[in-house]
Amino acid sequence: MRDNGAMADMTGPTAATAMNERAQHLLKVLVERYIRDGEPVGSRTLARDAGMDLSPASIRNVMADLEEIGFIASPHTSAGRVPTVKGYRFFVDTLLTVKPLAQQEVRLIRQQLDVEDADPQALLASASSLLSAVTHMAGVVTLPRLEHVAWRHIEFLPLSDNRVLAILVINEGEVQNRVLHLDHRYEPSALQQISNYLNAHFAGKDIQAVRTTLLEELRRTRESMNELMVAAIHMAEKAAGGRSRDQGRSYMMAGETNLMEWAELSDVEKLRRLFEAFTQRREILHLMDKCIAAERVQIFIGEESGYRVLDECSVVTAPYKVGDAVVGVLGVIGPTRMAYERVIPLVDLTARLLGAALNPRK
Amino acid sequence: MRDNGAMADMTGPTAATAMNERAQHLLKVLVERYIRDGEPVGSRTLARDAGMDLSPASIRNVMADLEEIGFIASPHTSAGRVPTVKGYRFFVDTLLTVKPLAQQEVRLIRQQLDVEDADPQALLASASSLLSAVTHMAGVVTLPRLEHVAWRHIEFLPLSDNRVLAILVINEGEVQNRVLHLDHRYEPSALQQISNYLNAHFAGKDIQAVRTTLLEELRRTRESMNELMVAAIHMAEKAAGGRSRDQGRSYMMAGETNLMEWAELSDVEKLRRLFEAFTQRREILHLMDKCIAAERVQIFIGEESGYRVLDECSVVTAPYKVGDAVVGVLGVIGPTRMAYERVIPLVDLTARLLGAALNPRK
DNA sequence: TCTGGCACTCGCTGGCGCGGAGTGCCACAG
DNA sequence: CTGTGGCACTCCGCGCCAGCGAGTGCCAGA
Repeated sequence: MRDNGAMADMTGPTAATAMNERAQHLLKVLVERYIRDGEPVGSRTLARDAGMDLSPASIRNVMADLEEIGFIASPHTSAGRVPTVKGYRFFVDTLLTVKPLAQQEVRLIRQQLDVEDADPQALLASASSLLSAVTHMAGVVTLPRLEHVAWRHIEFLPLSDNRVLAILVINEGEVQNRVLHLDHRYEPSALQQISNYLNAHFAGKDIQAVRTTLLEELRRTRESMNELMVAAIHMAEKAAGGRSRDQGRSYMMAGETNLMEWAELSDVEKLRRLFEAFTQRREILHLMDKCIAAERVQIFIGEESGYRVLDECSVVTAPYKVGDAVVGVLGVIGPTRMAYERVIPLVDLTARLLGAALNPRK
Repeated sequence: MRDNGAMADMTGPTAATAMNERAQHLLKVLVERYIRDGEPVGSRTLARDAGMDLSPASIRNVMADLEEIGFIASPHTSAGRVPTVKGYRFFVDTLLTVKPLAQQEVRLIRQQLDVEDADPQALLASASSLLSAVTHMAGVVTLPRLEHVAWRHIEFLPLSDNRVLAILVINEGEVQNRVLHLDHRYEPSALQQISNYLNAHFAGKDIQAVRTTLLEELRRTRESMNELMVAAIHMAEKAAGGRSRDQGRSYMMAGETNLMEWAELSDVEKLRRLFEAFTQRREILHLMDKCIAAERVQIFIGEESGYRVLDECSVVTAPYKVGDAVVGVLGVIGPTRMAYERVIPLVDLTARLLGAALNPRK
């Protein structure tokens, strides 16, 4: 039916002309079928599955159109059709019927994330392993970013010899600590004095401000007690640098090994590059960071992500909020042939429940 | 020359009868060659490499003996020979000539581990990635175990609402912290009072003892201030459970992806099981724990480890000491075909330097 | 005791033919 | 004009076979 018909349009089918009701339905069935079995879908199979009482020959005509506009492709001449990235995209954007999650899954997720009093680390770990367990793919959760990094409290604890343990509390109960090796021994009272001074002056202040003030102070008073101040500055720097700007943020991942069980990723060299990227973190992190601006679920199919290692993968993400502020992103990484209609609601729900669980006000 | 010779011994060659000077040398050359190239070694190649002016035919006789006593095997009839586990074992135990490390490598390792003032976590991470980088295999370092888990200091810091941050210091500068949600608001002075009390009574005590004393105390006084005490007990439990008994110890691993580049591990299913074991941790940890009793370098070749997933791998470990006490184990995991003569001194040196770097007395 | 020679085994490669799945196109019917 | 049955064609995967190369075991002779 290509262009031997009476149609005046000589340019061949375009998405607009070709994607009538029937073509859409067939594309949908084809994608669903391929996602289920992982094998190229032929016209006979499709005719049976589509349930619209058409012969394989008719189906073939439609398939030829779908191929021409780039929604499906055949690995070789006699091998049925497979969705392309464009095809998946159309499927996800306009054909997808999102299935609600199974009761049992919802219960499982609630149970794991609705924990009273859980510590954030454990929650993030739970979330990522949940995502991986339910989808049989890899789950990933970025560490939440903190908007305001505020100085709260510092404490010096004498250890043996000239060593002192410095404990710096920032924000709502985050703790940094470090053992300092000092030039000489300080009396406990001296340590107390210094921490009193620091706490009195800086409690509640932004940690960057604290840092500059301390440097200023140091320049002015010289010599006196500077060692501990220097240490305080270092810790402040570490705390600020490590947390506030997106520098050095990281993520937790679970279920990477699941990916080895998907036939389409069974090439060792590709797997190596993928896992390399997982441990390198940089690229994955960049991708996740892009999603922090999004409102809801976001999907990258194959090359859409822009990272070569993910060319054969899809990534489904959702930002999670504490209160009203988006603080992190979680998601699932798997082969492009993934059950989007199940993954999307899962990622969505997990993000919402994780956000709720992280909310400190209870 | 099997048993058609003039030898009266009808039982065929045994390790004792067959392993004369020549056979040993040939085995050595064969193993070295196979480790280098990864391909079965034939009699012609071996004759050339051995440098002992023997014809391939003679070599073949010796090889037949070596095969009969189980030191080498052929993958199939016409494919040269490959060392068996037994062969590697003999090679490692009695034939190995350990090469000293290259100057450059030693310098690299020193540079990474001889850091003033580094924090232990970072040192362990350095050590494992060093091991993996130098060997192109996976490096692993167990977290050091602490002999005495002693209560040092507790501090309660009021946060907003009814929340209190509890900070517990154990040993030499290790910090545990937790946010507590309490029934009602405590005055800072009350918090101070409680921490004073706890610190005065328990500083320096073993944390298990603290726990039982606290439980006792709690039963006696009832009701009064029990909330914070309960929290203190919980933290003590967590600190003790997590550290003292080998329960829950863990390890750091680096360079797992290197293993994907070895041809002998290029089966995806095997890789999956291996990586599964790495994330599961249990089996690897058991194996490492066995080595804590050893004095120096220990080697498990193939099935020797006793864990099925490691059947095609060798593990080279060494315990590391802080002061005189062994506190952990580090090592390298790779294919049985690894360059033992380089790995062994590397693991040995790394263990010694890591121990030195972790030593708190400087 | 060593060695050259020889027959043999076995995996690997490439060519060939076949069957099956699936396609594109065409002519014909409603 | 649309849908359908038919048909030739393409291409993959498989089994088969032959040729080769590498390596072996064994034997007879120095």
